Amino acid sequence: MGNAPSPRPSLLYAIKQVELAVRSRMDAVLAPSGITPLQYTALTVLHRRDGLSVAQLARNSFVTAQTMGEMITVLEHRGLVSRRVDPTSRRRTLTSVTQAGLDLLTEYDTKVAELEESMVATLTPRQRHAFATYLNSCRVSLGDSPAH
Amino acid sequence: MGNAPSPRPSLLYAIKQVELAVRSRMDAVLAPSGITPLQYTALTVLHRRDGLSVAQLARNSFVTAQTMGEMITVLEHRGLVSRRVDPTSRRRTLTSVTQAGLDLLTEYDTKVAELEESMVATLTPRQRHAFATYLNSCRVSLGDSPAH
DNA sequence: CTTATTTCAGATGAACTGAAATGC
DNA sequence: CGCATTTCAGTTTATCTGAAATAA
Repeated sequence: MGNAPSPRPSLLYAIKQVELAVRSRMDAVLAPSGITPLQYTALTVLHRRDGLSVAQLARNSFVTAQTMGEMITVLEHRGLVSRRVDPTSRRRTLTSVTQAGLDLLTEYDTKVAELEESMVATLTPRQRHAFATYLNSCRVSLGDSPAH
Repeated sequence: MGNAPSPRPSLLYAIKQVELAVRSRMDAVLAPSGITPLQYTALTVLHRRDGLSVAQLARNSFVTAQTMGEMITVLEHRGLVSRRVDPTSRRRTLTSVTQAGLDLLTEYDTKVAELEESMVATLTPRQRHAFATYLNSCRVSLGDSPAH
């Protein structure tokens, strides 16, 4: 100790910077749809894993169940998701993407894919694959599955 | 059209998930210091690039000058940064990390480095280097130009 | 009884927009 | 005059904590 902090163009900082830039671009891409990047993400998660409960979605996104509940209510009022009682546990409500929600995802999927493409434009397919692998191993190492 | 959106374990989503996990861990690491991850980042940026103005810092972090101004005021009141008038342009004020701020950075640098280490624990040195390179090329391709 | 899920209510903080003052 | 920077003021929005109801 006594050492000055290391110069930090650190990986943590780099990740934050990329995420900030991505969010900024996503805001612009999604602006015409009237939903936020966070809501869009919730929709895509529901599309991949149909029938999640609000509590499960909340844990996936590092927010409280109350916060996610509000977000889902907004999406429900816009007709993008629907909810039904879980037959196996009548306390929880299962959420699904509606046809309108699917239409929205279909409409914006291309634009979001283009954004992703522009982000990794200078990387080869092999590098892109390695990049995805690294990101995933970071997620796992950081102890995925938040809040239990 | 008519196509359902592609299944999206996308790079954009992976980046967001890693960033969420990092922020959650950073909150825990920095809690005893009383400063937020965002404030800590501002400190590290100032340490690397001494004498930036509030407006420059704001552009670096994708926030408005007003927002960054408030954050710097908080850090100043805690004695972690100091400000002085730019001799070449008496309108702007240059910000520097104080000795107390440097002490704080020194104290937490180790803990933050350990967090980063745990994140990439499963990657080889070569892979870590490639990872950093990919992140940087993403940042460049997304066309941010943090702080001039 | 304990735990999980959902929801209502209120509090808080972090960001924004608008506007003004200052300097180049 | 136009533009950048800083700061004051007010507002909005997203999140939280706390508490209650319901169900397993």
